[in-house]
Amino acid sequence: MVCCLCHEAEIGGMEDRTQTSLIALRRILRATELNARTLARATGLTTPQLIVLEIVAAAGRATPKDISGKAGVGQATATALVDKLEARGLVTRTRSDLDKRVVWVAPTEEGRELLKTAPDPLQKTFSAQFEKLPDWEQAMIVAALERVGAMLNAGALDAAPLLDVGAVDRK
Amino acid sequence: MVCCLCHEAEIGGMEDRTQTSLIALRRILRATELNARTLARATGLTTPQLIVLEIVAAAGRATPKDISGKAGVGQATATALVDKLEARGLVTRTRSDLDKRVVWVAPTEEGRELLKTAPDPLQKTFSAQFEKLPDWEQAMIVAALERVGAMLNAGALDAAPLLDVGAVDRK
DNA sequence: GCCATTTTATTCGCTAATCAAAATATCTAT
DNA sequence: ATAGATATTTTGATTAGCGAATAAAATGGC
Repeated sequence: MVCCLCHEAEIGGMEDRTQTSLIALRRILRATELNARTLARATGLTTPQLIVLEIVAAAGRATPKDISGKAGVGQATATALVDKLEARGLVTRTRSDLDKRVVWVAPTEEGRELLKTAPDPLQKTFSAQFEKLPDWEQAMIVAALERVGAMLNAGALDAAPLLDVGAVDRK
Repeated sequence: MVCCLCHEAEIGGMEDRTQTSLIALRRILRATELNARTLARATGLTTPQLIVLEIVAAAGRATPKDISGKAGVGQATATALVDKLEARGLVTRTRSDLDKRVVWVAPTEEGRELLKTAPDPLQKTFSAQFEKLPDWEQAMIVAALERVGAMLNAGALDAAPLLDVGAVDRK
């Protein structure tokens, strides 16, 4: 196999490739979704709970508002998720002294331990195989993923206001 | 920019790239998730409901068991989702004559119409931008996405039914 | 033909996620 | 000091999802 893919590019039809990449994208989504479920079962936590725990552990501590923003859920939901984690002894709540409105959520030793000992199988599988790839292919994948991410995020920004308008005319 | 990325590959640290690609992957997942929510709001349906409708429309008709398999949920859930769609007049239930246990779920005219007019910002923006890319970059992205998909599926190779979110891709 | 097994769809009881709106407590600026 | 802003939680509701139980119909062995 060679580094440059341009030759292979000529083979497939031009229009197919959009479809092909969308299909590939969906396969990736599907795989990660399945992964999330098995991970959830393995740790005894649900996926949203695990996400919150990861956010908190990554930052060292976080307010419910931080969590809500980073996890992409409402504040009420964030509170509910923190409740569950706190009940399981994986995080603690501490009221701030400087601003008594804010609550710091921090992982307990047990919470950190759980993240360490229950590593994401997605990450594991991916990492293991990714690191076996030749250098050029790693670089290609990084570039492609970032490209796709940028494209999708650009779309999300454009689409938001547009959708609000169109949301009414149905039903 | 040139076709071959090998030069750039030398720049970044070797270990970073695994992390970088995981981060990029998460951005993609996040974007598609947000997209699903806005799409759901725009159509007045929830994401699982939309998936079921797409499965039914793609196949012409489907039994609750089919749906359950393709959507990756239990039969009870499939029944519940069909209930919602039926209540909104987007699908119909018909008992089979040959085997009176089975129920055929088929889209109504209104259901098909909704899928046609439903804006799918993810697909739309992705396609629009993807098609503007130079040939070599398209090929690179397809190759990379398929590579990643294969790697992830290797981890969870239960060959689960494909998520038919697309409504376009049929084998 | 008859009974046991399997298959298909549905119902029921329960947990979790999620949101919007209201309630509470606290801070900040005037 | 008071009005408004901010952070969190509570409340009330909907949806998704699972597993177990149920009902109805097909199938296979005898």
